[in-house]
Amino acid sequence: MALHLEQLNPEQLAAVTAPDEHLLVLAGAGSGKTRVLTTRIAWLVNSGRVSPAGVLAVTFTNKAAREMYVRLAAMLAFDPRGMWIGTFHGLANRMLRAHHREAGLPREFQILDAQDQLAAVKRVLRALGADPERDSPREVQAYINARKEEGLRAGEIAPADARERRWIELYAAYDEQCRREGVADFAELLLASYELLARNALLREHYAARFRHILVDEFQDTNRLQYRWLKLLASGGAAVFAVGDDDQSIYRFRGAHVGNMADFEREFGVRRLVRLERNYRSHGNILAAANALIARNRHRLGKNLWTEAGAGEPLVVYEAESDAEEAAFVVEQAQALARSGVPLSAIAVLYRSNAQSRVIEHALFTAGLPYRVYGGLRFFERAEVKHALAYLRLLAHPGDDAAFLRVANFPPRGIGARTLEVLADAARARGESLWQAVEALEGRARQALGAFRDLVVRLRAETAGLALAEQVAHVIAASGLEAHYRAEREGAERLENLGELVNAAATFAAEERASGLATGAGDPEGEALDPLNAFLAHAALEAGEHQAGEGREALQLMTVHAAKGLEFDAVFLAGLEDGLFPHEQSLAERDGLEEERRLAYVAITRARHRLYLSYARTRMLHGQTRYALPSRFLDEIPPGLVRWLAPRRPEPAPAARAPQARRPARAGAPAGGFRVGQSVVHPKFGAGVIVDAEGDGAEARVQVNFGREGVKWLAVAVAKLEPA
DNA sequence: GTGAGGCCCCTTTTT
DNA sequence: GGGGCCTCAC
Repeated sequence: MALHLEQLNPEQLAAVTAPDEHLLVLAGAGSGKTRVLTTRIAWLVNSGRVSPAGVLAVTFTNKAAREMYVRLAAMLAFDPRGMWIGTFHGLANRMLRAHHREAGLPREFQILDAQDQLAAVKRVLRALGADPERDSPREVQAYINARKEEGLRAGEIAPADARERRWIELYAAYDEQCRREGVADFAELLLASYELLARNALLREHYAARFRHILVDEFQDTNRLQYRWLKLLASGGAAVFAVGDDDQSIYRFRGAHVGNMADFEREFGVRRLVRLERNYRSHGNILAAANALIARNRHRLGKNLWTEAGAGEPLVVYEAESDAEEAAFVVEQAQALARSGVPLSAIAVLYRSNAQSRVIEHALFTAGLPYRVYGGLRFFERAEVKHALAYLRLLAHPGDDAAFLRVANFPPRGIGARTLEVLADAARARGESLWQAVEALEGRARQALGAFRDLVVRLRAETAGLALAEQVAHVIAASGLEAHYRAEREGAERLENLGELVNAAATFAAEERASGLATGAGDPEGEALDPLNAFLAHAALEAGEHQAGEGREALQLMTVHAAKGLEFDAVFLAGLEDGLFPHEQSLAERDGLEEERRLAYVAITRARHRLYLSYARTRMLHGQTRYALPSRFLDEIPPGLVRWLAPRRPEPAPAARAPQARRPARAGAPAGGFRVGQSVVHPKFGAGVIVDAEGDGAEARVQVNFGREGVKWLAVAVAKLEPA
């Protein structure tokens, strides 16, 4: 089959045909990383260096895994099914299903997504009588996940203070609850899989002997546990091929540990390092801007992208008066691009935080320009879908308390919070699941809960033997969900989503018949999972996959985080204001600014031909008008690469723009000659913008945002402030 | 037990 | 400004 090695550049070729030893590939943005990864696998297999079963390739997203699979299928003479290709979580899940007994899990253990996990944490807090004011469920959830991602169980942590002592207790109780209910959260998949390998020498040796080549994508995003997991799997002498870009490490807040790259070099004794620095994506000006920006970061492995493409257009910078005007600018320019023949789907609007999309969406909607927002609530996370899944989970495993609680009273059937509390107490006292504990109750509670249980039993009987999609459809109808949403005034969309869930089940079943991947049918290890349980696992692991309107011709809106790995002909990067991007909360963190800069680097390198950078002098944030300075990152881009679209305009007349301060100085009475919104210069703090004012005459004080110098209150009579 | 209004928070979030 | 969550009144 065609690998087209002759089309690779020398560095790519060196990586693809490297000998069987550990290798670190520093792959810059747009340097053909995925191609190298897949060609490497195909080359290894085709040249007989490894059998398909000896390959383990791991990514972070299902999308990346699927793309690798598809590309491999095109390069290989056979179906790549026998290889272990997937996400960390997907592969950990696969291993746990195959060895569930050794891992101490039921074969049909359910996977908790972040929402389910939060609900589970809340139940633990309640059961232990913890005060959610003092220990917020979200914080406890984050704490548990962070510890799991460090590979630590509750018993292995030394508390730093009283608060952590409480959290460790909650962690232990949470894990206990999960084990009792037969469920596993995302981090648990990895940790349990890691522990399985660490403790079970036989299994470890089996897998370590099996995998001869381990390939890891986006290595800079691995956390400590994932690193250790890989290390165990490689303990049998496998060659680890790690591809990453330290400059694109933007998930530290989720536990990603860039240090893994350096650790890998050291601990694995890596002798070869390949740098992919030739960029095939962007025009020269865009790359030069990206290079100049990222060069300001101190902790780098070092890399400079270059291209043979021309310089292209200069970057366009636009200063908008307000967020609304910035949105209007984006719409206008996007329309112009569309007229000149750029497909809408090749244009992206990127922003730092999700809240920024609203004003842009509003402008796009008004202009009648089709757009699509990525992120937000994903298909399998929608309430109605989760309700339907909860019924299905109860069919598969009645001991699933989380599912029980979610739908016992949905649609409403007279089982209130009080009743469920009584049931929970009974279950705890008897050491049983909620389902079992119904027996222990009496009177009205017993009757209502009994009726619910009968419903589930009936559903199970009625769906036995049906095809997966029919099972799903029947449960939606007979559970009362359908009737409930039909009666609801705004239930139409929810009904549509439930219909879509049936489609998703049908699609899943069809793909599963073809590949046998999710049920493990194609795998010699372990027993196969039934279609319903496989579908439930799929729903948890690939929550975002099922998005409506995927390939539609529409402008693409997303956060910079969500854009990683993607590319567009034209990119708008909106909201380049100090405090927003870089985000003010990042500045307090150690090396927070560097991570923000990497984020900006990721944003810039998404663009192929055109890049528009914009910021707004005023922005509605949390219901208040905020005044901001341009992002410091704009200053870090060499001026020669940039064209200011509407040159920084002179101060508009005050009347034209009467900005609303939180506590406006008395109307028409500027504080000591200064106005809110005005640009000023201070001899020590430099340029700033007045964001608030109070008093007048000799008492007048103004609050000035000096960007990186901070926000300060100054007495006008004393401070040497001058209009900019 | 259920639904409506008030209160609080508010970066990013591949799985 | 707005969504999720909780409390309070029926």
